[in-house]
Amino acid sequence: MLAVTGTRKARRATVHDVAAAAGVSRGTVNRVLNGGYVSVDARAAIEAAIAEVGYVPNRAASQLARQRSQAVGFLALEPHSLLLEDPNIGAIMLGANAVLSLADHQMVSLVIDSDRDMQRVGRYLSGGFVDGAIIVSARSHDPITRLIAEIGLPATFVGHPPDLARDIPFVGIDNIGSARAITERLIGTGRERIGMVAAALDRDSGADRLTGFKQALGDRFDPALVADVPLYDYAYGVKGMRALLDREPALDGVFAASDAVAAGALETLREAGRRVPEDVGLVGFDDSSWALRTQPPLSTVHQPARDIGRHAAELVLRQIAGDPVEPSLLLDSPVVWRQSA
Amino acid sequence: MLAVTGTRKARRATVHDVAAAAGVSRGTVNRVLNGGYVSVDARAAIEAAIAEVGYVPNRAASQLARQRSQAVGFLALEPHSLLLEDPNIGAIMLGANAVLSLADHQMVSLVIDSDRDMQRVGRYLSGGFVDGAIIVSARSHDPITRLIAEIGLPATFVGHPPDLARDIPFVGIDNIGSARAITERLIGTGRERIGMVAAALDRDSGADRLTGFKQALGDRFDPALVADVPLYDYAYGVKGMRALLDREPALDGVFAASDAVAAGALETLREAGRRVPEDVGLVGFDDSSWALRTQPPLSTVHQPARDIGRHAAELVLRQIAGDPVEPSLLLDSPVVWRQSA
DNA sequence: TTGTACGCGTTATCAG
DNA sequence: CTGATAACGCGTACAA
Repeated sequence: MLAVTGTRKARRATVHDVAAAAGVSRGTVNRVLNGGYVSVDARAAIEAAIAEVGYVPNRAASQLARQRSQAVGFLALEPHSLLLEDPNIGAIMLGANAVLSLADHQMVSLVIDSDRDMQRVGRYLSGGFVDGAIIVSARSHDPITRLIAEIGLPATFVGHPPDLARDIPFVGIDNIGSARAITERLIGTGRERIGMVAAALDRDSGADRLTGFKQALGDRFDPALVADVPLYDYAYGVKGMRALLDREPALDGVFAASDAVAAGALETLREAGRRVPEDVGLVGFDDSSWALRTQPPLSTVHQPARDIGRHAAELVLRQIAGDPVEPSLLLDSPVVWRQSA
Repeated sequence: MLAVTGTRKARRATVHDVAAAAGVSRGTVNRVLNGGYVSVDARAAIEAAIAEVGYVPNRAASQLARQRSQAVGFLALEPHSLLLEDPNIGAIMLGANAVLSLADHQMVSLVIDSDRDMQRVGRYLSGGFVDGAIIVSARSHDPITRLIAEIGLPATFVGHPPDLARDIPFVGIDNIGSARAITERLIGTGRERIGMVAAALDRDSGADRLTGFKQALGDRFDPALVADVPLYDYAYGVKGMRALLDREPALDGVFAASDAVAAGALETLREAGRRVPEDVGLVGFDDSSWALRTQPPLSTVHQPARDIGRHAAELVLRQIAGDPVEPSLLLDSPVVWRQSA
């Protein structure tokens, strides 16, 4: 049973049609559309006409004439697993969308899942389809970073400072300081042998969290107590924790590079017969929904993801408006103390 | 420390510039761009010129002239919590993007988070900015459903059949049949008192899963053994399971409406001192990452989310091409038997 | 206050 | 095979 659908190509009404129906010129129609002095009579007639012919503005034409699209791109360069499951990036999107929406800008989020995607998205951005972009988790050597800099598109980076393109603002948190802070609090609970499941050391956030951990420990830092895994991920949390336990069974404290990693670590500790927090204190990072889902709930670092999104959007809008912006913005990321340590 | 950035407005090169640089007319340039007969000399000169002036096509202009955008919208109408955490929708996006990408279409995903968003997205869709749309989880009374039907935009619904717009194709799974199948398998393990944590009964998927459950149980169905909660969510799984245990402590089998719900239920069962699967058999739905993360891993129904996305995209592309499409497509969703039942 | 005319960058048509 | 030229639908000076 087949049916042809979506074929009614009924040409959409244009300003021209509206003008004709209302008995005025196109210029006048435009004035009621985009604000301007119009007589009451004309306005009434035109509004009636608009409804009658079912006029809907053509954004492509508008964009071409106006040379801007009222749209902002949102790109996340995380690997799949994260894009699909990291609630942070969803929260960032929602925050960004909220402020863009208020400014009557359409946020269009573009997925990059292959080289081909990368090419196409590049053309999309360069093609004037967006007035600006928010780029999450890009690194200096990502092709997108160069592209953005080259075409001079108003943009804001989130999550990883683009050291290549110094004049593009960045918004994020102080990973080093927060990691140090939470490790110090862990030390404060009297733990003696503290290890870390570090993750994503090839990203700034991952490397920074390890740095903060080292700083907090100072002389007591022992490289043997660091297990590093490639991704912020539950499964890698399991793996990393196992490695750590193998190396140092007497471990009594663990800093996991993210809540997902911590959740995996928690499961492993439980399997190994260690009680949390009695035998081992465990802390995470992100304050994602993982943190509340585990038993006991995780002590962690709160990432103000929503605010990060909001600020990123604001920075982009300001650049579009031609206003000056500060080159980077670090938001507060307080330690949240729960029961896992 | 403030800096103005993103202000270099270097006018981008146009076909005109390329033509001038290559010493040919715009028509010829266009022919090398979009395929056509061009002499080798001309082609070489033009390609050199393109590289030289750094020409990038302007999509708005192209869209205006060609009357299509080579873009497809992706809308998810789930409540926040789901949008942020349901891995299924991410997988659907990735599947859809894969086939759109191959067809050189840009997938733009639009978030709808307020009435204002709804309005703006409506204008966006109506404005010719996309040639088609994939709509996840829309229901008949969602404004978007009417809009899509009205403007006759090639579209495909995913997850919930739009009974209002019968001529728009739908792709999904057979929720009733799958729910029945997994409940039957649960019965097959010898469980006597089987309950269900039903969720989202206001959505087709939620209602259908309950229907399947009833069908499987037949005469043995007992309304008292159904707890219903508003969302497919971990926290509601906890809540629903508690209600169920209160009503029937002798429960020995549970069908949770989704894996997230099942995970919450599992935690509750554990707290209540019930062993899974020894004392209580538990099954979920979705085969999301939740299913593998729990201890023991969940028996569940596999949702081919990626394939759903692929097919949805294909259906949209076919409509754009004016080809006939079948009105609806149900994909296989096999039962996956693991250790929780 | 209103109408007119031109430009935005591409694509498409039609002679040459 | 190539070069003019007219749309595409809207914004915006400028003139009325």
